[in-house]
Amino acid sequence: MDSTCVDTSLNLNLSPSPTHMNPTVAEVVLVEELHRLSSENKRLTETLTHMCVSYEALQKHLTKLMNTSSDCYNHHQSRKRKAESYENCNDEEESLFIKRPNNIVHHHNNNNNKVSKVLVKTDASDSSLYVMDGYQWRKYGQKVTRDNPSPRAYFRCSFAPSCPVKKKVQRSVEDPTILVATYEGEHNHGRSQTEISLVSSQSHSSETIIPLVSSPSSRIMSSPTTLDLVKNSISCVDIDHNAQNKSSSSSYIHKFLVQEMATSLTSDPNFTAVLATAISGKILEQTSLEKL
DNA sequence: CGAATTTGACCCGCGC
DNA sequence: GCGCGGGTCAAATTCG
Repeated sequence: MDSTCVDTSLNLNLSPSPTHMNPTVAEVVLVEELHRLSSENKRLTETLTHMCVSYEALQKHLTKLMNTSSDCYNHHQSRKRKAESYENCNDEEESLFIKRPNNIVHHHNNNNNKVSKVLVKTDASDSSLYVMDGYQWRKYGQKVTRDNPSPRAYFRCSFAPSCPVKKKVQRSVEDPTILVATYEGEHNHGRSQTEISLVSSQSHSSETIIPLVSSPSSRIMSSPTTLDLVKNSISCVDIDHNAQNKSSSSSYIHKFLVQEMATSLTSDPNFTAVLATAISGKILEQTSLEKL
């Protein structure tokens, strides 16, 4: 991703008109508000740029990891495989991990439900089984399975029963720092904004194989809408069922960012109100000047 | 106090 | 039919 991302500055002409030397109190307040917004936008742009750079670094790290993992894959290939055991075969998980750059694997089970697997690198000290993927989940069970000492957690989408999606999360036998999330079915609703906010709050986790994030305390957190869009775009790309290839993902993210920024800004009532006031103020100013 | 999580009990399919 | 193991239920517990 090119680190120059998006210029979010409003670039409004904030200097007072020379022909309008005695601004009213309301106008002064407006100008101050615009100044404040402008500086906030500048700050957000910097944050966004920083995140873009971090994301780029992560992408490089991922490529490097995948290259080193291919050796591991060759090693495991010689080992005896369990025939037709999709769910419990960690060798297969690893091979799938190599085949898919985004670590997302799709197939269909007997009920024709879409099943996808996502591998998430976590912190070694993080023992939780929570994967922040932009959706809200409710845990309904946990089991220790025969072939893996770490427990498997069962989650249902919070929108159940209207949304039938389930997921299972378990640590990999080979590498306990990797969480294997198995998704069954497809969501019939959009991503939760609050969850996306939470994802953005976890951006310090630089060790993630993919920019999905696990968290020990996956409670929903509110976060300023202004920053939501950054991580939203990243997580969307990684979960995207169209499985974008690596070369096109950069421009895809870029486009998505612009789109999300526009959506985020326009959905913020404060922003639209201030913008409307600013525009109407400018129009009024223009008409008053014309009258003079 | 309501919502979410935990965890032991239960169900069910599969292999023997 | 029986036992095993994965998946689900639901009462108890925890948390905000």
